[in-house]
Amino acid sequence: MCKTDKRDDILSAAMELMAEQGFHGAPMAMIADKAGVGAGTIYRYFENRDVLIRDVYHMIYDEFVSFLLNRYPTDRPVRECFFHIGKGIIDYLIRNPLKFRYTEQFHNSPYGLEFRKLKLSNDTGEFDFGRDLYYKGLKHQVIKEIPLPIFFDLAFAPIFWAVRDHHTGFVVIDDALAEVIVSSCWDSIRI
Amino acid sequence: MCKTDKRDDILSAAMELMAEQGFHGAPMAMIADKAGVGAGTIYRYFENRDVLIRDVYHMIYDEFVSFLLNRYPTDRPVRECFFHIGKGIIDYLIRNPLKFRYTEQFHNSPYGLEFRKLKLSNDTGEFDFGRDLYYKGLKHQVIKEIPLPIFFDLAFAPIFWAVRDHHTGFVVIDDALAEVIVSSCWDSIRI
DNA sequence: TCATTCGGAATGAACGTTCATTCTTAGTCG
DNA sequence: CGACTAAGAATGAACGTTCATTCCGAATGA
Repeated sequence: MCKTDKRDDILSAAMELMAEQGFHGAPMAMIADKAGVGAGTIYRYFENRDVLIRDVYHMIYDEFVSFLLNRYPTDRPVRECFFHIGKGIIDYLIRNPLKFRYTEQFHNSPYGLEFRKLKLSNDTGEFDFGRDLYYKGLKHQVIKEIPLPIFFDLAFAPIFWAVRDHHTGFVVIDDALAEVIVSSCWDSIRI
Repeated sequence: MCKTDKRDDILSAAMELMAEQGFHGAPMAMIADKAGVGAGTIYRYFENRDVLIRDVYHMIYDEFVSFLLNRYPTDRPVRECFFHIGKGIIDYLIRNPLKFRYTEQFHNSPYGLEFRKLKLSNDTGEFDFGRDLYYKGLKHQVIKEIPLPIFFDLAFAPIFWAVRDHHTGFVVIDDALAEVIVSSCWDSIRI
């Protein structure tokens, strides 16, 4: 068993336990148990609990973003790009309940705030579909003239809330309903 | 000093500390300190920590709902009712940052899930503006035919996210922007 | 044999809750 | 009115538990 194996086992165990039980229902000893390693071993791969929590998030985040960007129709109309992303989010998060729950936990915690601040001031030049949609939409005059964060809220907040409702059993989101949801979000941002 | 005074002091102290530091940054001893009472005293008014947390929420919730329902224009068109609520939410939550932060914490915790489940199965006959808007909107054919939870998500999720952005400093919501936000939410639910 | 990695008992700090004790208040009696 | 008493409210030190982190002996492999 090589180094990466154990690291991944720990990341997965942490993700599952924290998604199911919340950050505070997943002590290090339990994570170690589930990962099949000793408690001390975790500290060979992660400096401390905070680092572990952030690393789990980054693992999920990177995979999520790369899924959304797969076949992203950059050259097509903004509306089409938006539908690609919107339906992608629903599709991915419905098929990955644990990852959804984990990111929800994360976003609503001090870690999440820190992460959001970093993203909004992001000038790393890294591609960001939120910005892409916003600036293209403005340029072609197909979306309302509103601040970027508000654009983001209108476009995506209902989608995330809807996925949460799906996972708590309040609604069942099938393809048809997903289409309606994304389309309604589009209605709120389009001119 | 009468009984209610101390109880209120404890509720306020708990609300402020938990809003600012999160549930886990506000130990009972610190709450007691801030409230100017002994640690043990808290347990004369609240059975335990969970009860305290829930009671703080109910205090905020009741006040919030009663604010929103004040001058609710029941007999006017659905659109007008929706604007009343939407702008009321923004107004109230922007003027009460601590209460906003507290409710956000609460909703994204096991307590919150429990509360949501209770509300959705709510047949207490108590007036609920969400349901009122939904059924009136459907009856008069001014809103889309979508499930109630999805209606709720489209109508209100962006509003709450926008308020969060305001409080974290990402945007400044003035009256004009509030109008745009509520109006955009309306665009997403109207036929 | 030596270096590296691992496991899990040990450690100590943090925290919710309890409870023996003190304090406050209101009622009673001389 | 003032002294005494009892009820119950308030206190905060102490307790037991939980948990992140450390540490050291065992295991592994070169």
